[in-house]
Amino acid sequence: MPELPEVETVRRRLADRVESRRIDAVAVHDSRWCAPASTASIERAVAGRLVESTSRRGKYLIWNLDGGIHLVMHLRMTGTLLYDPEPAPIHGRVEFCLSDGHVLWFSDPRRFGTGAVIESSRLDAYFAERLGLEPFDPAFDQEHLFQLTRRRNAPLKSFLLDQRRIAGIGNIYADEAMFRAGVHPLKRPSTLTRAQAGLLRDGIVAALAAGIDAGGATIDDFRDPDGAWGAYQSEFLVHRREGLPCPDCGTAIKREVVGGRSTYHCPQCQPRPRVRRS
DNA sequence: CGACACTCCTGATGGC
DNA sequence: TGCCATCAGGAGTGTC
Repeated sequence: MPELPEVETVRRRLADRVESRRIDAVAVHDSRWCAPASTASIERAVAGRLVESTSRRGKYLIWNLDGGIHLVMHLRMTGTLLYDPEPAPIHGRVEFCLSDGHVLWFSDPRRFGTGAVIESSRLDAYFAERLGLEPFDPAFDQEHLFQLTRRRNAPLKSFLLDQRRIAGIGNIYADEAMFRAGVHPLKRPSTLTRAQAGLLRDGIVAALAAGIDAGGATIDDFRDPDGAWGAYQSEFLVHRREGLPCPDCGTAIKREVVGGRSTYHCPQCQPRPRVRRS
């Protein structure tokens, strides 16, 4: 499942291959991809544009096109961007023909992935209503996270997955960050001390940075634009490691469902909160 | 506003 | 071997 490190990996591996190219043609083969906008309106808006640069915000991948418009894509669960795939992908949803003759496919078996054309004047507002601070923003510090957690009483795991508070964390990196910080997924955010908020901030940044360094994590679907797997799944400390020894203390990692999401933690290193007020 | 249930979707998985 | 029910989960929407 692409999270911030996976989306950043896609962006980096694609940047040199799409920047300064023109999108000669685009064909949206699945109307869900851009709904409620029509496929025709997307094709009309994007075709003929130059990709001036690429960027990322949270888990959104952005192509900044000439004429002041932005193609904002989200891979969701199973989306991939594939460069010159052979043969054409079974689940190809969108096809981009670049001016240098190469072809890029947005492939997505589960069809959760999306794309939208946003004008420059609306871009900041588009993200502002969906996303909190970038974890690598210098402003994302101990105090910022501490303040975010005040009066938040849903499980910490759910808090970390809320993109409007912090952008880019998904199921994998939430578990990894909480382990690094030594805090339990069921802990109420409002009960974090300033020191714990600092540890959690550091854990988030370290886990995401390690994920980017490894080229992302492949659990079942994630591929980079060349179809290659990420490597970070082999470096998970707790995620998807039920029953395996904690890397710090050897205690068996536990899995439980929190907020409807599979959640992994070390029962020794991440002490369970005393009581959960209802 | 916060918290949470529900929805989308389909390949993979497990039971019989 | 085959069929069917269940599961996974990011983000948007709706409800209380």
